Amino acid sequence: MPELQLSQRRKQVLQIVIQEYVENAQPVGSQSIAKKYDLGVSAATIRNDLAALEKAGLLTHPHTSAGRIPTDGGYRYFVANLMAHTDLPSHERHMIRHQFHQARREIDQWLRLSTAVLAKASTGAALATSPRSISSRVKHLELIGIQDTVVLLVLVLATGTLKQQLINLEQPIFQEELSRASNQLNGEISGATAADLPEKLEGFTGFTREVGEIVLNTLLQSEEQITDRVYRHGLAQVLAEPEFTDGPQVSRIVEVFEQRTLLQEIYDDVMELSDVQVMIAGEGRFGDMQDISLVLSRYGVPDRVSGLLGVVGPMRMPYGRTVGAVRYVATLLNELMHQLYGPSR
Amino acid sequence: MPELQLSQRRKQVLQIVIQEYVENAQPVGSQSIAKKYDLGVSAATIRNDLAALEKAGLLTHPHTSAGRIPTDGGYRYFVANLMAHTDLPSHERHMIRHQFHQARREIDQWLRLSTAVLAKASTGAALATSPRSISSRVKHLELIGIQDTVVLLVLVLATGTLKQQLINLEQPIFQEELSRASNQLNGEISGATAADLPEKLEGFTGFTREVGEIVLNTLLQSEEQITDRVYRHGLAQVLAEPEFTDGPQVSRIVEVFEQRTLLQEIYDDVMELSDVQVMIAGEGRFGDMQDISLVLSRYGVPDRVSGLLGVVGPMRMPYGRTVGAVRYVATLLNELMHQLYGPSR
DNA sequence: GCTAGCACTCACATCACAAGAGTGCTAAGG
DNA sequence: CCTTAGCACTCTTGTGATGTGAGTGCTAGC
Repeated sequence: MPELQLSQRRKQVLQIVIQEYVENAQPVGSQSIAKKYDLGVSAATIRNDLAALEKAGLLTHPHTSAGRIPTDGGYRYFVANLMAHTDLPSHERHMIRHQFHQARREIDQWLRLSTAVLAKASTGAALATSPRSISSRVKHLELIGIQDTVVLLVLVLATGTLKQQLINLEQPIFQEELSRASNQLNGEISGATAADLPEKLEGFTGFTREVGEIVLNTLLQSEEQITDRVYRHGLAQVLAEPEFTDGPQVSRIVEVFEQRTLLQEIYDDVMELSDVQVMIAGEGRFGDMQDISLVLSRYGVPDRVSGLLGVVGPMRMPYGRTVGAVRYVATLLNELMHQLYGPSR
Repeated sequence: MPELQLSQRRKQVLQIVIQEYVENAQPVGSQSIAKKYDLGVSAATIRNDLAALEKAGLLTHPHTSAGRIPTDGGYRYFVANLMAHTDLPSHERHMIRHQFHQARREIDQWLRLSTAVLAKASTGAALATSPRSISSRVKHLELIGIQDTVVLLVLVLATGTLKQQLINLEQPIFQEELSRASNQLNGEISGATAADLPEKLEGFTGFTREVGEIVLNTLLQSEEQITDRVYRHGLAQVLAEPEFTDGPQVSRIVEVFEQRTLLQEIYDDVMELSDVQVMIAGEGRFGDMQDISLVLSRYGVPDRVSGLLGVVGPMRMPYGRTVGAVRYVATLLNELMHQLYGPSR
């Protein structure tokens, strides 16, 4: 993006337009700005500024005789240069922190709470993915006979994540056989990653070998499959926003909210950057996201586990507040996970 | 509900009104019925019938000069007395069955697939809860040190369900201590239910005892907490229905769809009956469910595990087809779980 | 670069009016 | 008693005219 040169006043005008429009969802005109804000210039001047901002691609108007509304470019400029980074008010922060400490050491609960809190603190709908382990190490495995020919494989990763997998056998197997296999494997593969594993499995044959292969597959799968589980909250609230009164708009945002594939695609983008990331109208790179914005952040412990957390809402969104909320919740999750998993390697 | 006595023709008229209205979402009048269906009587006669059906509370009209639309009572009568139980076409059934067998032995996948299939086969949004164990027996437990002062308790129930719980310690503990505790407990409490457990824990003290208590709590919790996890699919599709064009309607159905508490409340109702249950406009017993219907079924293995499965959609719903779809998917899940868990005790 | 003035545009609300679908009622016929 | 035809009446829906007002774009002057 070429860095735009805007006079101080024009920046201010842009800021006012966005602020007013975010608040009232109504196009804002030169006169109402002149009346409400004392910029020391007349409405006509502001009119010129508005025209200039429109020329720069930051504003539009829906029809000739209407006020201006921000374009996606306008929002981007605002977020990049003008936005005040507002933190959540301290009493809210305290309350949230308290709630998290109530839900003691349950990742599932934390994430559920995160989406609830985020939805409440923003005007959007909140999303979170369960954390994914990075280069998972096996910690322990257990084989449990469920039926004659059904065995449950429980895999504990170094991060404390649990993976389960049912194994279907051709013929019944005895508990002793299971114990033998799990003891052998535990001795050998504990601490191994998906990369180490094939080598370590060399010596094994038969059932033990078979289980080893399944462990390997499970590991590989757990590393590529990001959106193991998605937590969602607050769709009803975002649908109450005035932009979602007509059909196509609604289905667009619901699809963004429901689809896991989108999260998969976005995941890598967000992982690269450490700070909260604002994605306005898909930034031209993602599907049909007209009028929809995402505010996303990574959370987790670097090099160990990480997940995605954020808010989806209309483009007309209080970005300052939303970014603050997402950042705070992400920080909180980072702290908690740090306590749980220890420092990153 | 007092059993209504309706002449054969009036039943037929009611059926036609519902059928037409479900199809076109438009009030249906006497003339269009007379023209389209050959009932051997004139429009005027049908007009009388419609008036009678309205008096009986089965139909209304939105305004004086509009056609008739069914009331919730009308739909109930239809479902109870008039509905043709349509099975899914056999090629669809085959395709579905095939898909399920692809997703081998993964309850998580089955349920995800169930909601996807149901949403596709109905016009509504599909819901499913993860199965809950009934009077869970402990099969096995495992204690795994994650951090110095953090231990992961993995509990395997007789049904193959996994429960995990993090235990936070005051001071570090050694792996030997963990092994000792888990061996002791495994020897003693394997096969125990929540009812047996307190007695069996008598002899233990210290850390072992503490873990035992946690096991007990986890068991109790797993029996009362129904909606451990809720699977959802197809909200976008149901929101495209014409009844959900205005705001309040949308938020009502989204809330029904998102809220877990409602499922909790409904759960017991559905569990009592073995067949698919149709709940129209909340049946007067549940919150604000104007214009919303649920088609629900239990699934699982009697006396062992069970969960909830169904569709939520507008009251104007093709009940025959939806009931058929829910029933088929529930049956399929029953079969699969039966294979997994064995016959009920 | 700023301001005042002014013509112009366009959404939106309001009203009137006609068309059409559907009802309810009444009276007559089987 | 059920059925039918006829008819007046009601109420939604669509259309076109009309006015209003917010807001713009432009030009000329400071």
